[in-house]
Amino acid sequence: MATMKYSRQRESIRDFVHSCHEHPTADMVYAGIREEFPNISLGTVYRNLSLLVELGEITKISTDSGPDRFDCNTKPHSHFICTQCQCIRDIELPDTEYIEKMAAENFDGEIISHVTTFYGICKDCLRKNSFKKEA
Amino acid sequence: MATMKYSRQRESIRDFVHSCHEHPTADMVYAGIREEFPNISLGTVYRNLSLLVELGEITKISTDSGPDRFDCNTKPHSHFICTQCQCIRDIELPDTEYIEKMAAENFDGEIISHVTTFYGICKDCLRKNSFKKEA
DNA sequence: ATACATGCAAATAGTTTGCAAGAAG
DNA sequence: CTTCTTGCAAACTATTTGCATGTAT
Repeated sequence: MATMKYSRQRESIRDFVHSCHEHPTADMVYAGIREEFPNISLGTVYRNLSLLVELGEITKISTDSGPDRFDCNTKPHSHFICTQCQCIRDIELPDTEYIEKMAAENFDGEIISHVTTFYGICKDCLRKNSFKKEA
Repeated sequence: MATMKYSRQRESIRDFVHSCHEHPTADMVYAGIREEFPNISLGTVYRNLSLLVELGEITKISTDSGPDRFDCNTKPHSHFICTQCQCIRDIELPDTEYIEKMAAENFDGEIISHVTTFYGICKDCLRKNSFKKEA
């Protein structure tokens, strides 16, 4: 990593992600930034998003299918992914450290980190589904 | 899902995955099957792998970067992914159910499943690294 | 002035799909 | 003979990269 210069585009991308709580995709960021910088390219968005991830200012969430998502919350936490609408919500879990210790007990090798992701149906989809059944 | 016909290719793909304990990628399966069916196409491999996943005979593992991997072990277990060589190892964890209960307590919505993945350096890479340092 | 950042377009990786021909029931 | 499966190639999605130009320091 060489020295970094200021860029208005990067500033705007950082602000967008930090104020967006929907765990946006690169495309969503692109669409958002285009309102301010109509000529910005998707390549620039991708380049800056990975840069911000490297700097630890945002976080990348890989999903099973579909594009990566980005998270302004850099504190340790888990994610819930709705299998119906693909929305992602944060979940706070108390004391998740000991899971690594438990795993380490039956494992040869050095465990450095772990990620837990939950799947299910979000509140909004549950509500929509119950409307459908009533009809 | 309509009725399914027998195919020698599918049979071979199933056998290959069930006897391969390295969590192969679609490409690795393709390469393996080609020894028996030199004309098989990658499309057929992909089609059959997803079919076998749907049938619950094998499991798909999505990774942060790089291709999906396939697992003959359909019993609930976790994975360790080596961030150096990308190898995947199974990890057995006792009682992982209560994590979902814990998560459900602070969450509006229906949690149906969860996946925990561990990251670190596998035994083999640790050994290789220590050789390098000595040199 | 120099080095980093941008926009654009082309390239890449992984996977999916349409279609005509082939095999299974 | 009808339906499912195959091989092939083209399409597609998400992301990365090369390069000439632009901007920050």
